[in-house]
Amino acid sequence: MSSENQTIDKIADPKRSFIEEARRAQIIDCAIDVIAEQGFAQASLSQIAKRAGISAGVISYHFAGKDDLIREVAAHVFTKGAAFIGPRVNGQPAAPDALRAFIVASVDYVAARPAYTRAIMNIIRAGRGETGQPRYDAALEAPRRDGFQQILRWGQDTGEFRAFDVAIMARTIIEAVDAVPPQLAVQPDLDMAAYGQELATLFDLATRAAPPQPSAE
Amino acid sequence: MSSENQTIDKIADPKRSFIEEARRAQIIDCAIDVIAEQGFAQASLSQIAKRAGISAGVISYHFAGKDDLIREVAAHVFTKGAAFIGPRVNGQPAAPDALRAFIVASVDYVAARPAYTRAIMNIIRAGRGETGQPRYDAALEAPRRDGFQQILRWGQDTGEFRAFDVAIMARTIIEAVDAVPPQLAVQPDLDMAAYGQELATLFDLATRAAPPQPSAE
Amino acid sequence: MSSENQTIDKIADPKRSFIEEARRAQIIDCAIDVIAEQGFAQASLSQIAKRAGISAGVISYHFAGKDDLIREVAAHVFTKGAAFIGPRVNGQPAAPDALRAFIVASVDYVAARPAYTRAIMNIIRAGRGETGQPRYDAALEAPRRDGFQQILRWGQDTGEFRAFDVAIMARTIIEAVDAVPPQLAVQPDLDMAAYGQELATLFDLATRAAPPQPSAE
Amino acid sequence: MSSENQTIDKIADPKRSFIEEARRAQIIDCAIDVIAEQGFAQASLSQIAKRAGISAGVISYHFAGKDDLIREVAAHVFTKGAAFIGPRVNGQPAAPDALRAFIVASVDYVAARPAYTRAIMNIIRAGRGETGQPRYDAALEAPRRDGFQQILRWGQDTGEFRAFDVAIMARTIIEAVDAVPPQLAVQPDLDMAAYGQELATLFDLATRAAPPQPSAE
DNA sequence: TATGAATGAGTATTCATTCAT
DNA sequence: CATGAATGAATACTCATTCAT
Repeated sequence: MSSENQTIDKIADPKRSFIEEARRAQIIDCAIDVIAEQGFAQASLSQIAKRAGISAGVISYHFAGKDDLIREVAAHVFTKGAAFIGPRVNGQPAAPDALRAFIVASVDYVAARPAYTRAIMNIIRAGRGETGQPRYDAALEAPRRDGFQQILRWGQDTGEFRAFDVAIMARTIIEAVDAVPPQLAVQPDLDMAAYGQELATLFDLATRAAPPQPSAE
Repeated sequence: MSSENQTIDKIADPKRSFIEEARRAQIIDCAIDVIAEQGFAQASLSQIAKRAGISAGVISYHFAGKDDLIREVAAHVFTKGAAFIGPRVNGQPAAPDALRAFIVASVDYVAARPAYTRAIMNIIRAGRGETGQPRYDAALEAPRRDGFQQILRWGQDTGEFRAFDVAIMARTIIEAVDAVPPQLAVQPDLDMAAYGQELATLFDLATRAAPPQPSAE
Repeated sequence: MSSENQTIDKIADPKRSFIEEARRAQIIDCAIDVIAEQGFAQASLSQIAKRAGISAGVISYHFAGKDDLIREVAAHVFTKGAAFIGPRVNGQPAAPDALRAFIVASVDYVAARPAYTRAIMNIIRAGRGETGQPRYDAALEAPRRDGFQQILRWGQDTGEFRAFDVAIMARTIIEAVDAVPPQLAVQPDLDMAAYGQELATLFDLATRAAPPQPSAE
Repeated sequence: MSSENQTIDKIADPKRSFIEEARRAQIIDCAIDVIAEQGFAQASLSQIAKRAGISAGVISYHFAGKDDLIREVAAHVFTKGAAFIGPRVNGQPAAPDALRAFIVASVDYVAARPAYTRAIMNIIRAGRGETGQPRYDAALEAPRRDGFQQILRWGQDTGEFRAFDVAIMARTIIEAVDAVPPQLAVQPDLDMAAYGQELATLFDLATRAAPPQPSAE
């Protein structure tokens, strides 16, 4: 409840002091803004520090390194996304409803937090770091992917969805949703509600089992 | 014919010597490999030169600058892609066939040239450069997007496709196709033929007009 | 008072810390030495840093760029020169006295600060940078030129000076003074006091109005 | 006579073929233009070669190095200058006439060959090269300096000139003349004839012995 | 804790010069 | 003789990181 309002509650290390957490939260927020606005490549620690009004060394003090900061940013955004989308999906009566709710909520999240979604897209698409490892914890993406896959299997089990490849379908849906933030950046007056409905309908048709033939007989 | 198989024939400037063209082609090839394997941000001129076994200055000698090199890489990949995909789409009798052919051919191109498609994805998704301009000629992307959109409108005109938003549908298809290269990199044994068919079926269902109700009688 | 003797007080930005100012002053001093000894073209940031015993990046840290450093060097030298020469010119009773004082003080300044004057000559004569703009603030040169021109016009108004072209005369005087630093570099035992008097006499004769003819008869 | 028309006759090495000499002359001419127009620092071998319509390697082939080329350029310009000025000075009846003729001819040379004089000024003022040696043969400057000094001593011997320091006076005159090319570049409509007369008068007054006092008595 | 000065490796690019063709 | 491809060192500048204060 009240923890909902704290910035980085879920991932906070209990050993960290209040002031330490505040600084980390501030830095993460500023990093999100800079990455969203200027792109990942231009988001140097200096830029982020300048935005936060602090010295660049402070970031190195509070985070193990730039990679660590980026991972925290990704974790923050994914966590917030799950908190936004989850409640709107849970409790749906049937798989098709859940799928539509998931897609619409995902697009709504882009509208609600454009900087968050822009930032995470920029991070993901910047690819792997110098060490060859991804810049974010792959496990963070899992909940969303697994969420879509669960809904898809649910619908297949009930016969409402046809027999598609669940992994490919889930991936395609995610990509469709993730394409929205950069479009919104280019075209800020984009009708997000319509976009969400369009995608929901698109994937509803793509997943639905054929209606039982009225048959001939 | 045989010239069709040469690497950079179509875009070759006739004023350039054979040896110059060979070097340029080699550098472009190495740049593609490095960008595909290590990502755009890590693809410094030094890295590309090292891969080619040449001095970094050679690249500056043959290209006006890094931007120029990247543009040439993008042009090369897009041109090759168009040459690969175009013939398999043209001549299809109806819009749904053309759409399926386009999607399958696009996925096949990923299988045929995984480094090319990985590289171009990395370039596109690296976003805009320091000057704010895209790193490649935006006109290069247009044919593919326009191609999809033309097919989609064609099908809507004939009544085979339902009344969806063409821009959103085209964008979603392109994103679905563009998601393939990074997946292939992670999972090299991916069954690309099956992937192509799966996507084709997905978007066939998503685009098709409802069959005329057998109605009452 | 005592602050008069500090190196860069007048142009110091109050926001800069003591240590920052010290570093900047040290770098400016080293830049002056290197430019004076090795010439402008050879005065790379690396050379200057080596002379200062610091890493080259430190200069980029303290100055916005090489241009900025050069401008600061020029400002420093011109400011110091004005402080040296100005008091010896002001308060002279008549134009010929002021002109002599100005010339002698200018040459004395060369003797007092040979590196300063060599450096500024090298900067001025290195001409314009790649962008076509002068490497220093043109306004810095103006006081000296205007000072000479004012004295010359003053003397013409009082009839003590003949009717020469003020611009050409001022320019010639300045060139004569500016020729001294390189000569001193080549010939370190040059008698500067004599040089100053010689130039002063030269331009006194060149500027003086003809004495009223005793006429009569 | 005919040798007047050849470009680099006086300094030509007899072992060089005609075609070799022609190439050298062409390169020297282009180097003069580039140095005059773009400044010494911007005058790379590539720029000079481009102006000449040849490959940069050709210059390295015909000259021992860039320093050698610059020395040849300086020699060419000084030689041409001597040929222009010398005849107008020789044969003057008295030292004051010779001095005036020398100054006027020097300024006329600037007007006649602005590129030559701009180039040589840029070379001289670019200072010393990487090796610490001057970029031109100091002996080349000697004739002009010696010429002025001879005239000055001549006038002192005849009593027409006062007892000034010959070296300083010669140096000052030379600097006054050398200040003209950059001014002309900035202000192309400069009245060169007037400028020459102004300087001639200036130094006439500066050098003249006081007229014998009509005495009292 | 925070600062900001400093480092050293890294970036793209330019340039004089060499050399096989 | 001329070319143009290649080199390797040098250029200014950026950046993540460290550390004394």
